[in-house]
Amino acid sequence: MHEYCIEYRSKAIVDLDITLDCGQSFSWGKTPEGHWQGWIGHYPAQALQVGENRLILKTKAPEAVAREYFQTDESWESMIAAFPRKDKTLQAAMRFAGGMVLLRQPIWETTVSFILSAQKQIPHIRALTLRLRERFGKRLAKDLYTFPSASVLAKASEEDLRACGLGFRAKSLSIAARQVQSGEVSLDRIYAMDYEAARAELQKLRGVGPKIADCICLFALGHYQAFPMDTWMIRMIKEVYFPQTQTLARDRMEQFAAIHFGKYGGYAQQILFHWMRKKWKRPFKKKAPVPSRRVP
DNA sequence: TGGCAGGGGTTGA
DNA sequence: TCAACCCCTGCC
Repeated sequence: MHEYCIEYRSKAIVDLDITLDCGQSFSWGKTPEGHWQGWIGHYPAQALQVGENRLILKTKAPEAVAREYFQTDESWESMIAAFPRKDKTLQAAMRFAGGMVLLRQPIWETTVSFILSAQKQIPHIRALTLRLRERFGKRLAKDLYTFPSASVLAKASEEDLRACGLGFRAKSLSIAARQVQSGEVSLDRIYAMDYEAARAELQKLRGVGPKIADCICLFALGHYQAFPMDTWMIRMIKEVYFPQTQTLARDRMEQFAAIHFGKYGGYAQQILFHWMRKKWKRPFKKKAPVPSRRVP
């Protein structure tokens, strides 16, 4: 296990807590001692922030791998400079979560995690990925299991996956794993694609629609223009940017986000998302009660 | 304490 | 466009 320090080149103030807790990754948790424990690819790691923009890592991951994962050489300041200047909502979010950076995570782990994220909250997604590791990963040490590969998950039965508490997501994950394992969808090839092509290719996977494809583009491939249009963003765009508009089509919102937030819109999206989750606990008008869909 | 609503979405009709 | 999918959490 090595211990070394890495420093962000183009960001004066980084916030590791926000970076690892904002919902882009589900493989990190904070220990009672206050350091982060998680994974840099298939290397277990501990991370602790020191000063304003340095991290101390304890891990077997080579330094170059860790720098790539934490994106220490990315031009964060110039991305922020390209954000819309007059957007007061984004400015408020920046004051709260501007220390966030985006990680560059392994594509398969990211794909699986976000297939599991449908209709789930962050702590629950964490619990599900942990169960997948424990059930299908390789045991490195006590309580340390690698993330299971596509070929391992492709061999698992849907029932086995369901037993991990995946619910209806088990079928999606089972099919998606087989699509990757068989080469029907090649994740390696997606690395070489531009944003539009990668987004389209990812949506060939079962359980991956436009939102999850954008998450994978943003958190695994570094396509910063990918703007995951989740329910929080839909509500925010309607309330903040189109308060007078009664009905707003999804296409129109995507168009607006692409133009307004620009080529680093995905970075802005994640900052807005985290700010909304933490600060706008009940920000929206309560929906009118709807009759339960459950059959008695 | 128990019941119910709702959750970072996708699919298929 | 909308119901269905599974299960957990938070609220009343």
